[in-house]
Amino acid sequence: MATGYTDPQRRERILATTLELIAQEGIAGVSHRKIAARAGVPLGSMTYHFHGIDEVLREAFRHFTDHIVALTDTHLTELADQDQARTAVVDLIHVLSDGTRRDFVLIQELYTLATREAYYRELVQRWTAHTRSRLEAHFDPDTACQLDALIKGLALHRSLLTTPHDSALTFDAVTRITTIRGGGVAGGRLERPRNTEPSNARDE
Amino acid sequence: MATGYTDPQRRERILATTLELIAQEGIAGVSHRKIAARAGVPLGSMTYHFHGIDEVLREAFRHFTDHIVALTDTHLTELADQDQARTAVVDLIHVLSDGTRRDFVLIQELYTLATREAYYRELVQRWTAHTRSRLEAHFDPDTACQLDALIKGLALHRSLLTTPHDSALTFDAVTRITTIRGGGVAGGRLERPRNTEPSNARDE
Amino acid sequence: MATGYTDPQRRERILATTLELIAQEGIAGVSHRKIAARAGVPLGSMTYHFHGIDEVLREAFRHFTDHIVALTDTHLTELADQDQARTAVVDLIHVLSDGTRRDFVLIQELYTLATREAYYRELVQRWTAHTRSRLEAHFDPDTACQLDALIKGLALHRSLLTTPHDSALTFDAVTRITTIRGGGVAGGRLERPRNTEPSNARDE
Amino acid sequence: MATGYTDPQRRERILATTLELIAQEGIAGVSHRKIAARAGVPLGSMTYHFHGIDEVLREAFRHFTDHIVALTDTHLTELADQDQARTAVVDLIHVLSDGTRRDFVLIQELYTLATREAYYRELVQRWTAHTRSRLEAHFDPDTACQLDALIKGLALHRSLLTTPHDSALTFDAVTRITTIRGGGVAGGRLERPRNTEPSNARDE
DNA sequence: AATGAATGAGGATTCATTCAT
DNA sequence: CATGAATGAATCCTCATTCAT
Repeated sequence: MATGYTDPQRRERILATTLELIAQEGIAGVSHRKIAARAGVPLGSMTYHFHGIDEVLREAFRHFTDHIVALTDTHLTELADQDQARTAVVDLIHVLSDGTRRDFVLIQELYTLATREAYYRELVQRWTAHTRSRLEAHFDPDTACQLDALIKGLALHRSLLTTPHDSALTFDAVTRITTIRGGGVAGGRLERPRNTEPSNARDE
Repeated sequence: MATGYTDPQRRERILATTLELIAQEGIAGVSHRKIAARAGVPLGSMTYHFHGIDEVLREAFRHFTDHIVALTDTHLTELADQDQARTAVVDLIHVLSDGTRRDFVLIQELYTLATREAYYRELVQRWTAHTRSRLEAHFDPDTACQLDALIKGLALHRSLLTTPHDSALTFDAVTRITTIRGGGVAGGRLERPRNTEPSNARDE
Repeated sequence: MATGYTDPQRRERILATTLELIAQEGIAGVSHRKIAARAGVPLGSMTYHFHGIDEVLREAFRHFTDHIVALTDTHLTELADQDQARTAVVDLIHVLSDGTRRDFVLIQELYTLATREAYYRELVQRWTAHTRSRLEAHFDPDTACQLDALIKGLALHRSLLTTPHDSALTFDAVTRITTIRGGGVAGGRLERPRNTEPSNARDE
Repeated sequence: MATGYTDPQRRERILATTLELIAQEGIAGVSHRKIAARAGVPLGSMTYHFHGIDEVLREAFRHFTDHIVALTDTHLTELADQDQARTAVVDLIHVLSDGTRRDFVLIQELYTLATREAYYRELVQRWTAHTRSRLEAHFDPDTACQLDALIKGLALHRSLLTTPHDSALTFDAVTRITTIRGGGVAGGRLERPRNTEPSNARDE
């Protein structure tokens, strides 16, 4: 019944260390040796606990995705109305882009991995689906989709540009994307007919 | 006559090859050897033409930025009015996300490098500044800023998600971000007073 | 009831698996891990049942020698006369060289191990002694010795050469080696005086 | 015009060292590290001079085959008649089996490799073809084939058995295999009609 | 009795870089 | 000017074996 593990937290510790290392030195900088040294585990234990360096990376990013999904949750749940939702989205964007630098770096690495490997694409997909489902509590699906893209775009901007925009502009952008021309707001399902154009017919 | 160069195009060939290699295998996959083999140049010429592998990468991405700036230009110049501009932006987003896969991969790699090194951040900055200046021919600076972020966000979405949104949704998002609530359009400098808050004065 | 063994056949299964593995990948390719995985036994049981990898190999080849001795027996027993014996030898040569490929590969591995370790030399010795004793039922000892060498040489030839000789040539060779010049045949002890020189008394 | 090599003999030295190591520890015992240490070259130079460990082994055995072919030549050329040829063959068998132990061990390793890889099979083929062509100067092709197999079988016997047979028995065997029943000798092409049976129609 | 956990040594190979030519 | 030769460090991974349970 007992696991038998001498050090049951070792696996988790290795993964946490891996994420720190990636955040600091990038995917190209990770190696069994560096991780083992940082985590204070023997080199040989790396390939005992994980089948190979690829599995280490995949597991690490799976954990990271869990974290980022949780972070999204803490910002986008229990919101009373659209106004609160908009403010929450603005907060989320700023947290993602200058809260912990670590997070944003890792998000970028995840995107890059996702361009090449289906496994990571699924992680991104999971995070995206989660974000959208939270947003759809207050906005119609198309708006949620657009808003999600805007979140990623604005967070990227704020992270990379030497003179990032302020929260007022973020708020303005969020407001615009959630506002349907003609005075309506991109609110509940009721307004959906307005967007009845083929705009939301996804292919593939 | 004076140069004495055996193969004047060699430098450029090395850089082009480097970009292909990065697109296929990622930053972690590049090495002097692989580049030299692919480009058909002697291994020794790598460190002769470039001070080290880092310089190769930096030069390669400098070239790539030139390319992507040019690509932006071909889409965002000589546009008659805002409507043409919106359509052009939609086109640009779709070209970036499913034109040549190579480009999108390299853009992601560039972003990732930019999160860690100032040099690459400046390249992103240059591209961003260029895009904005083109957009500002038709939209006010804040709108241009938001629109640029939206471009990146939507292109990212389309590249990574298994069921990317269609161009109608792209168009809808672009329209919303370029439309100012109250019936106005995010056109010239005149509307700026609405955003008169210090929203966009920032340093670092 | 008294043994307490969870799986009494486990040892045999490990040894059989080891032989298959050697036949496929060679001595250099065997390892505790590969054997355990193939045999479906826990890694830890390898060093529980055997003192080390060397013991596994030695036991495996001891089993194999039993097998090959038995195979020799099935071919060289209950033969009525020299003619039947010759035909049986021809059969044996062809069975060894193109019956189961596995056997010939393992014979070669055994020879190679025997060149370096006395233990394996004794296995070869045992097989050789057995073959000779069977042959000596029909031929004098010297002829048996020569015939045994010829068996090994012809089997080797047939196994390795891209254009192996046919059974007619095998038969011809067997006939010649069992025929004593001058019209006699290398039959019983009676002819021995011809080879009365101390030719086969040797030690080491 | 000059090679530019700092140490032109290095490649050859590595190969010679490899053969010594194989002779002592077997194929399973060779490694880049061991070879490099013995040969007194840096570890890194191993994969500079050879594409991988497999190439090292292949090249080493190619050299060894050259050596063994040359050895065969020194024994089997410039022989006046069949009697001299028989004596030479006996000498060759004894040189192969107890001259330099190294040679026999390597021959066995070569056989074993040949059972698994076509490359080594071709080396064996080359050696065999050479031996036969020398023997065919004095014996008909079938006899040469049989004699070659006998050489290998007797050499094997002498190398592995704790009480190897003496040269008288070797001579006897060689004589029998080169003697055609009925009083003839397996001499020149003229006698061939005696073997006109399908004994020498090779398949495959 | 039996085994999952663990590890240090060593496996092949790739690497960026130096340097003599 | 240009490059083939060379190398020590570091890469991932496999290994036989030990040991607590």
